[in-house]
Amino acid sequence: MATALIKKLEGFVHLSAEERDALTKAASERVRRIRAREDIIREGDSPRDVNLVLEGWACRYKTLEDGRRQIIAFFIPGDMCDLDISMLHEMDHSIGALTALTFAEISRSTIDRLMATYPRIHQALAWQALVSAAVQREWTVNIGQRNATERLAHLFCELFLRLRAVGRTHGDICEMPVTQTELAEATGLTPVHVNRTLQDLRASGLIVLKGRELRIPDLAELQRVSLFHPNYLHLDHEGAQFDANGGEIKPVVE
Amino acid sequence: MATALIKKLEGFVHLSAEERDALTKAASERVRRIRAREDIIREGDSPRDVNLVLEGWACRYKTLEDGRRQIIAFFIPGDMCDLDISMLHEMDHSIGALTALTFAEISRSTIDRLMATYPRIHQALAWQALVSAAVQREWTVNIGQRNATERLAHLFCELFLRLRAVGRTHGDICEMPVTQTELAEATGLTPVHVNRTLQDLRASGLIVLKGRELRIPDLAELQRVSLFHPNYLHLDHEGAQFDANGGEIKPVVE
DNA sequence: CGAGCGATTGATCATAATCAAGCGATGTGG
DNA sequence: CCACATCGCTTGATTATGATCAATCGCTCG
Repeated sequence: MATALIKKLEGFVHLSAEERDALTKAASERVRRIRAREDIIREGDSPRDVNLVLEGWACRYKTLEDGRRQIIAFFIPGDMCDLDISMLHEMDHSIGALTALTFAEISRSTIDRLMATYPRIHQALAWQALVSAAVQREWTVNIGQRNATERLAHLFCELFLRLRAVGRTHGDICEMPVTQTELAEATGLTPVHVNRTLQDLRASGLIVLKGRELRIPDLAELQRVSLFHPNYLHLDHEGAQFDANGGEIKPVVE
Repeated sequence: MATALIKKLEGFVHLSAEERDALTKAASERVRRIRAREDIIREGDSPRDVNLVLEGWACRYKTLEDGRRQIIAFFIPGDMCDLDISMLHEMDHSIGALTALTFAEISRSTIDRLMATYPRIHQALAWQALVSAAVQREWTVNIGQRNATERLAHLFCELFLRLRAVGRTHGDICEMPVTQTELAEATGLTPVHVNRTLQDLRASGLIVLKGRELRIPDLAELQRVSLFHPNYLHLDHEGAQFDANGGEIKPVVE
C-alpha cells in the first residue's frame, strides 16, 4: 500500500483515482521486508531500483574509514530513496533500516512509465525530489549553525511535520523509533550529549519523549526555540495549478 | 562563454559540436555582472531563471533570524544554480556573489528546449544535478563528523578537484578567492578558529594559502588527513555510454 | 540467569567559541 | 598627499559547549 506516498503527493497536487491506482500498483510490484539495521543498499554498490518506504523508518548514511558515521537523512513511510540515482554507476552512500522495514522496490522502467503516462505524477515526484534536496540543505544549516538543543528540537519539528504530511501523527503525538545513538549520528553530537540535551528539552516541557513516542505539547514554541521555519518543506499545496480537479495543466518541465 | 560548463559536462559525456554550440548560445542570451556580496536571488523571492556561473564564485546560503549564516554550497565557473527549482513557489535560501561575478541567466524555456532537443545535454545536466546533491550530502558529513582541520582540508580537496574539472587549476595551484570568514560560514566554525586551523595546515605543509591562491603540494596527503574520497564527485566519465562519438544512446530517463 | 542493548550518570578533558585588541594593506576624501 | 576608515587577518586570554572515558541501571530476550 502506497497510502503514505499518495497522501504526501496530494499535499502538492490532487491526483485522480486512476493515478492513485497506478501508484498503488507500482508500489505492490515487489514488496520486501527487512529487519532493523539491515541495509537496503551499500556505498560502492551499483544502484538498482527505486525504493519506497511503506512501513518503518530507514536512513541514508555515510561512514568514514575510522568508523564515524553520519546519518544524512531519515526516511519515513512515503519517502522514496533516490528517484534518479540510477544514473550514477556507484552509490556514494548507504541506505539502511532503522526499524523493521517494509518497502517497495520499484523498477526503473516502472517509474519511467508512470511518469510518462501521468504528467501530474511526474510533477509530484519531481517536487518531492526538490523538497528532499531542501531538507538536505537545512540539515547542513542545522549541524553547522545550531547548538545541541536547537539541533534536536529542529529535527523533531521537521520529523513531526513530515509525519503529519503522511498522516502519521495523532494530535501532538508522533512515533520516534530511533535510538539516542541514531539521533546523535544524525545531529553530529555524541550519544551522551544527546541524552543530556533531551533531558533539558524534557525538563523545559518542550517535548515528552518516551519509548518510541514523541509528544510536542507546544509545536510553535518548539519551533521558536529551534529557529525552525517550515518553508523549506514546501508543504503549502504549491502544485494546485496541476490539480486533477480542474486547473490548467502546465507542460512537464522536469 | 560556457567553456567551464562544457568542459565539466564533457567529463561525463562527449558532446557534439552542435551541442556545444547550443550550450554556448544559451549561455550568451543574457549575461549579467554583479559585484561581490550582491545577491542573485534571496530567500522568499520566487525563482526565475537558471543561473550559470561564467566567471567568479558565488554561494548558496541561509540566514537564521539572529544573524547566523551558513554557506550551503560554493558555485564556481560552470556551476548552475538550481536547474529545476522553478517548480517551487518560493526560494528557501539565497544565492549571492562571493567575488565579482559574471553569470548567464538562462530562461526556463531555453533550458527546456535545450534538454528536449539534445538528450545528451539533458543527461549531462541531470548528472550534474545528482552530483550537486551528492556534494550537499558530503557537506553534511563534513560538518557533522570531521574536526576543524579535517573540515577545511576536505573542503580544499573538493574545491580543487571541482576546479580542475573545469580547467581552473595550474598544476597544484588553484584560486581560492574566499575570506576566512566565508570559510568559517561554510564549515560551521568561527573565523578565529578557521584562522588558527589554517595556520596549522600551513605549518604542516599541507597547504600553501596566500592571497587568493591555494597550492596543494601533496593532494594525496591532504586527502588522507581529511578522510577525503572523491567518489561522491562522480568524476569518472560515467556517461561514456551516451557519447556523441559512437556508443548507444540510452533513452533519457531523467 | 546471563547477555546485550539502550539509557543514564559522573568526572574530566579538549575542541572550538567568545571577547577583545592590534596589525597591515587598501582605498577614499579632504 | 596625508588622515582616516575599512577590511581581512592575526594574536592572546578566557570560557563554554560538547567530547571522552567509564561505570551503572533497567529492560528484554534467548
